Amino acid sequence: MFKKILLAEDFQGENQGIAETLREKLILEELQNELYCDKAFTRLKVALKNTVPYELLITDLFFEKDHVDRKLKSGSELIKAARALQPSLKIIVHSMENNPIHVNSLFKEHKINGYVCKGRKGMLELVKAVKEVYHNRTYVSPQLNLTAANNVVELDDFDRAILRELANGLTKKEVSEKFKQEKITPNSESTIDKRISRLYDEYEAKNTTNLLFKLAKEGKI
Amino acid sequence: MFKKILLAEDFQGENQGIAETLREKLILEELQNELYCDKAFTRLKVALKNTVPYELLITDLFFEKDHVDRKLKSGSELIKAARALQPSLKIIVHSMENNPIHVNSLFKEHKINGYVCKGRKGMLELVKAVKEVYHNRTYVSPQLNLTAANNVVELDDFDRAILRELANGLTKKEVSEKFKQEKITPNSESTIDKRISRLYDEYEAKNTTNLLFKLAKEGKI
DNA sequence: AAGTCCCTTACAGATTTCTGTAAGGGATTG
DNA sequence: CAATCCCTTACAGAAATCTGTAAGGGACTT
Repeated sequence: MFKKILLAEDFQGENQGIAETLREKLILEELQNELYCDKAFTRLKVALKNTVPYELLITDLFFEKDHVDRKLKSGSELIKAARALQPSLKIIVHSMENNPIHVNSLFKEHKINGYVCKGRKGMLELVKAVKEVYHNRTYVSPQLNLTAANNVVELDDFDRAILRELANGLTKKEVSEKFKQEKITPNSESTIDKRISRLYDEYEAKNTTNLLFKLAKEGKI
Repeated sequence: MFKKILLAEDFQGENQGIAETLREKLILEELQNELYCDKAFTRLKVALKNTVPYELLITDLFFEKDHVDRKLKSGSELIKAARALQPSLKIIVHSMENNPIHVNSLFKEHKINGYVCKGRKGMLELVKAVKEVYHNRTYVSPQLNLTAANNVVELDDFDRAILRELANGLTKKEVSEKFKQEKITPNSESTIDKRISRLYDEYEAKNTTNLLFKLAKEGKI
């Protein structure tokens, strides 16, 4: 079994519960837990330097903001940094996120090794995932049904930038002006119009209000 | 200290973490934990019948749906049922919800005794909350700032009817026509305009898109 | 090099949104 | 009863939204 595991999870209750269960169900030599991404990353770096690197990282995706300044703001940033630092590291994500698209992109972009949804069976699955990953297999929570991944078009950064401003009540003209000021391209009213019209098609929305409402309800923005 | 505590929380990891911490930090005689609202409620009923009722209920608000059929679908339904069954029961809510409006309504409508936000300090706060509630005081996570509670006006049925149609992408003219067909009064475009304008003021929204987005995010529609 | 595809941009016209003014009516109050 | 308040409605003008056409340019293919 893994000799050295790092757990990053900002909810104190969850954090302790996971650590407790893993220690109980698996024979572990070393399991550290951290409440902040930055601290977790520092631990990875130090361990690597001291030639006793971590073998497995278990991390959440969302880390709540508080008064502590931070460079790494989310689990995916931590994962990205960790992958760059130590490509051999095994990574299991343990999160509430249950959108197959997002989960899929974690496997594709960051080569994570396992994904477990938080929930009633979360702990049982996590133990299973650790075992699977230890044997160089991947694990995905069955509820995700990742194979039958849905074909909904993803929003890109530009889409999201526009939608964010519209959600805040700016007009398209104002969005265009703001983008010009902030040197975001493209930025013509016309292009912004076209982008939104395309989203109407993709999400079967009738107007901006309808589009933003739908996306908000789906948690996409 | 409380002699008999019931914990309802559907995330296995969190559930175990909380139970562990409470047993460690407080001198408890009896602490049971349940993953389902219905089971938790049954426990309350049985205990009351056997004349050794629970003294404190700690519950989450959101309980994920799974294959198991259920009557009580959320923490607030559990709280309502529990209050009706056993008015003397102390209740602490432990949830991610951080909207002061919703939290406030729990105190007003269900007379809960404490509210703790999940998060990095969640466990420390929860222990503190249990102690406070034991001494017949209430506890609210400081981050909520509930005293400066917002005075936001509630939506009435007519507001909601308009907003629902706008969210579905209808224009104001179409909403007016629909209301006329369905004999909903008032129904002139003008009145609908006025209602929405009033909501702009009340919710500090700049336009319909902004208003709907805000309300969707606050979970009001 | 020519053809094709797609993105960016400009522009224009019809429709919708938003705001303000104003009139009428019901309910309440002094 | 008159004064007042608030809701409903009509109307009108400025601004914004939405849709379509069209031109230019970069990337990619044949």
